Amino acid sequence: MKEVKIKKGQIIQRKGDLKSKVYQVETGLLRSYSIDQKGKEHIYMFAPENWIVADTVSPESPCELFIDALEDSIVIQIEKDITTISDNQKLINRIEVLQKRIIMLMSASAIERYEHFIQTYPDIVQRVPQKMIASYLGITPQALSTLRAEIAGK
Amino acid sequence: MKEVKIKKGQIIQRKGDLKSKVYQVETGLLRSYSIDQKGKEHIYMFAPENWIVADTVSPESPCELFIDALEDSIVIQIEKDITTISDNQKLINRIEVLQKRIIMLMSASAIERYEHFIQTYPDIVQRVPQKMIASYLGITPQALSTLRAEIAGK
DNA sequence: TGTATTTATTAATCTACATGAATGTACGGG
DNA sequence: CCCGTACATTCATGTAGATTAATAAATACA
Repeated sequence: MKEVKIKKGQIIQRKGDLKSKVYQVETGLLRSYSIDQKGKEHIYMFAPENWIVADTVSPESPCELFIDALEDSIVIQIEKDITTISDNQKLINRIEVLQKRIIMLMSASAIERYEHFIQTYPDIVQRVPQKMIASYLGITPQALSTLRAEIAGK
Repeated sequence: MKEVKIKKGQIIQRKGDLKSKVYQVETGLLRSYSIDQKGKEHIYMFAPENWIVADTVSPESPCELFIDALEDSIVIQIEKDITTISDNQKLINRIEVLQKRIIMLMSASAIERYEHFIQTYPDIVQRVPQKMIASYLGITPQALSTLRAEIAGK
């Protein structure tokens, strides 16, 4: 459990790594993402101040996600095996976010997902390039650009 | 914390209900699902024996999901506010499942998601109608039918 | 400060999957 | 045992969003 500085662009976890850790973001902005067979990135989650980033896989199995910094950041690094993840209110909050995300992915159009995103994370919209928002929403940057033009021109 | 019998088809929680509970499935099979603006159902999760079904929204806010029984079932009903949800290993397992589900929804085709589903939940495939699997995968029953024909005929 | 590289926009085409409709099949209750 | 309803399949058509490509704009950085 120690504080670590991470430079923008620096990757702190890769798919396949063992003993992945939990990171509590103090300042800055991280993201976790997967890369599919075609080499395409899919952002799983943004983690600004006070969020936690972690790859939740069973301990000792290789991790699924990459994690890197979108801004210079300071994080607290927590070992997973120690049951420091004992704050189950945080876990429940996390589950709530994921539940909402799954429902949105299954039942909402790209426009609806975008509008939900800017309402839910208004600050993040300002801080990351559009292509990353597209990646989070599960669409291409081109589709996001077009969709934004539609919203603006109505 | 008491045992409850639920008949097939019986709805035990509706969207908008307050004080939703946590259900531990003893025998049988439940599902949780959302209904979108167009009235379309989207299955969020199946819950066979030993699984937990719950709508994880912050306590006292109205819930998002419907829960009903796909088979006659026996469940243990747990009040949420009591911090009986203290088993955080279960919460972490749940997060793991959700993480995988999000990544699949974002990066895999319908065929890939179906193949992943039958590998991961081989027993559930036998126990529910296809249209429910389609709903879980985020596709229509017609699309699932076509896709199965493709897989069979190759 | 100028040049290179990433990012955003726009448009044309393509494709996975949705929608709607018709037909067949299985199931469950009287 | 029969009938009605739910479920599965197939096909024709529609559409959201992907892909490719070309250009413009913003950013980094030497």
